[in-house]
Amino acid sequence: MTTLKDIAKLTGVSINTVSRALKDKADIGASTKERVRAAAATLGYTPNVMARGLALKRSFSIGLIETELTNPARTVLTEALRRLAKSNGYQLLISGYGSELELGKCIREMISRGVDGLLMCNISGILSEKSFWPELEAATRDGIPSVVFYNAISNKIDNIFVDYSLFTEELTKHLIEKHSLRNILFAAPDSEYERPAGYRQAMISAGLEAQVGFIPLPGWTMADARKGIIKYLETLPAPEAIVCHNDLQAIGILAGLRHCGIKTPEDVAVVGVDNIELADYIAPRLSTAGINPEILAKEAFKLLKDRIDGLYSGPARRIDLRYETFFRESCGCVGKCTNQ
Amino acid sequence: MTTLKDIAKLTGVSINTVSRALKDKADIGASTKERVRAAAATLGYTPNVMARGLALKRSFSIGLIETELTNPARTVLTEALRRLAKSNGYQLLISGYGSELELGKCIREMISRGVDGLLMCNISGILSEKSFWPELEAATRDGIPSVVFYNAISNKIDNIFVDYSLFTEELTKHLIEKHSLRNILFAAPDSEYERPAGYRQAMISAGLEAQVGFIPLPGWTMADARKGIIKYLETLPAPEAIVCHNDLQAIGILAGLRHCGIKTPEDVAVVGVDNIELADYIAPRLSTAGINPEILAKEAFKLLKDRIDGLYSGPARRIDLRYETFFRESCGCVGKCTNQ
DNA sequence: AGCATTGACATTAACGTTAATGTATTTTAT
DNA sequence: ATAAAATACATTAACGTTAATGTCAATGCT
Repeated sequence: MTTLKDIAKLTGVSINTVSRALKDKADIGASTKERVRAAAATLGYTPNVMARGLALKRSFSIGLIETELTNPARTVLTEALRRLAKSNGYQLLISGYGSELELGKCIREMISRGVDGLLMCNISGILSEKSFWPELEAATRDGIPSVVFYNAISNKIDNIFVDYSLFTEELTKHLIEKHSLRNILFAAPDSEYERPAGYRQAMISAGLEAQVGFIPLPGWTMADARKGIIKYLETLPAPEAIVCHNDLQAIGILAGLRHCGIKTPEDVAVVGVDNIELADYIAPRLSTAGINPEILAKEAFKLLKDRIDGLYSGPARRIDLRYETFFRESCGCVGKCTNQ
Repeated sequence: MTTLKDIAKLTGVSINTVSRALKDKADIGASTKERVRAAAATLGYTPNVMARGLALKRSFSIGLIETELTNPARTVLTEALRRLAKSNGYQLLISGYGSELELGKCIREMISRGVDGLLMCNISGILSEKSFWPELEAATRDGIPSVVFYNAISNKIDNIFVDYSLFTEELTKHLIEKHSLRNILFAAPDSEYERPAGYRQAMISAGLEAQVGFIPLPGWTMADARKGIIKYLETLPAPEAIVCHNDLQAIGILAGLRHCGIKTPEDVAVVGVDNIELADYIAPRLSTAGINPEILAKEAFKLLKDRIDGLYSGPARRIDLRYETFFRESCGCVGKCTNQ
């Protein structure tokens, strides 16, 4: 590894002069600059980011803490953030947490790496669990610019807010009003969060309180969804429609229904959440609702960068993200509904 | 940010003593250790990885240079690598390159970050283009342990080898022999690489030289595949079967065929490559061939770690990875062929 | 009792970089 | 011609950590 010192030795100037010459600063003669640049090229000099980081108290890296790193809805977002980070000179440090216990570790790890900013997804309000307050407090106390997305966590951290209850409420309402369905169930591993709440809200608004019900899934993966629906149908009759927690689970549900000889949307309508790209490619094409991940990435990064660059240092901001619905085949809209 | 110095000041011992105490080394009294630990806890000390890296000449990070960061086949691999890295105390620095020009930059960036090791995917032998030799040479000259996967690049870098021509050869052979199909085309944006070569080989072996042909796709995405096949069918008749470059493109092709009113596998059989999880969930379930990404990740990481830990320092090794075929609905195997 | 050993810490130097000063030499202004 | 200013560098200190020595008192051995 060649360092500034090596270049200095070769050119006969001081280390500092080499540093300033390579950065094309004033105070260095033109001929010296040329000699230094030539020496750097022949020696194959590559700056040491760790050393620079130490001196500058910046790491040129941004931490991203995610949950479902392989969910297409997230990979697209992650990739958008990575590109944004890169084009702004930052390396994105990606970290995922499985168990809740790991989250604290993830945050510490990011602080340890000296990230210049922290992006955290907060699905189902997991960050608001008391157990993470120490780490989050540490991050904010140390003044690390942070942005949370998907859910507000405190009035101390900038937030991109996505109200998922609206998604499922509108989707459910659509099934009720446009397709005249009433026996609609919500499929998910957990019925505590915003998405089931939106479904419930729509059902209640339509006077279908008695019909509210859940199809329990054993976990969050596509495989879990398929297993869950197949098991459910072993003992219980199929509903008229199923609202799924997300698109990936909807695909699992679709596979499970097909496995049981049930047709979508003829026998059972299915809707998901996220609008992953695949939703428009599978058969039947999946009706769903989702945000634009590119916009989310851009907004989140902007909030973060404003803090990092000191362009903003006021109280926590919150941006509400719009979502779009996509009514395709799986809810029975083909030929019936336009993409309203 | 509290540092060792702060703890030293609080406890009245030297910085070095604090450092050694926190690492529970010998040479430090039990009571001192306790006092130091307590101080570290109250001050909320978090070690500075950059400083440690500078002193130790290690960054505790591993670079991954990938191409298609959002392709499910890759996200699963990337995630497996990330977890392996993390459980071994490393942060995975993920970088993707779009244009060829960027690749050199990516490698430099990784060197700049002082990665302890470098993992590079080498799809279609892109790394062997002469233009990257300077950077690769730099990496190897600097002695950065490196592993390339998917394709050998030189006899100087450890390699996990996957011969994709075998995949398409076996799949094509299957279509010819088990399904008695002869008018089989290969769909891809490029017909230069190993996968089309495998298809061609199988066709020639079966005496179908005259039938060899390609469906050109405008790009590598699912959308490109759908567009490509639809455009193709506007002027040309559908073949009996299509071998796709990968599963994602196969899904696009399936969508395109459906859009044109063509049934799979009844009218046209389709096979892909990768065996992404989705292949077993879509309709029709996709026949395909793929490696086990967990195994690839494990092998690649092992090669790398052996180098990093100095357990191996001999000439470049090469591991040939086995693949598996999965004959499902899209080739017409349901009820006919067992998963042979 | 005298000397070597050990325990428990402190001190120093180093990792590679940058910002803040310092210091000659040359140029400019009057 | 001389002071002031500008040019082109060098020197020093600092970022936070670790490894390699140093130091000094207490302990062990004979």
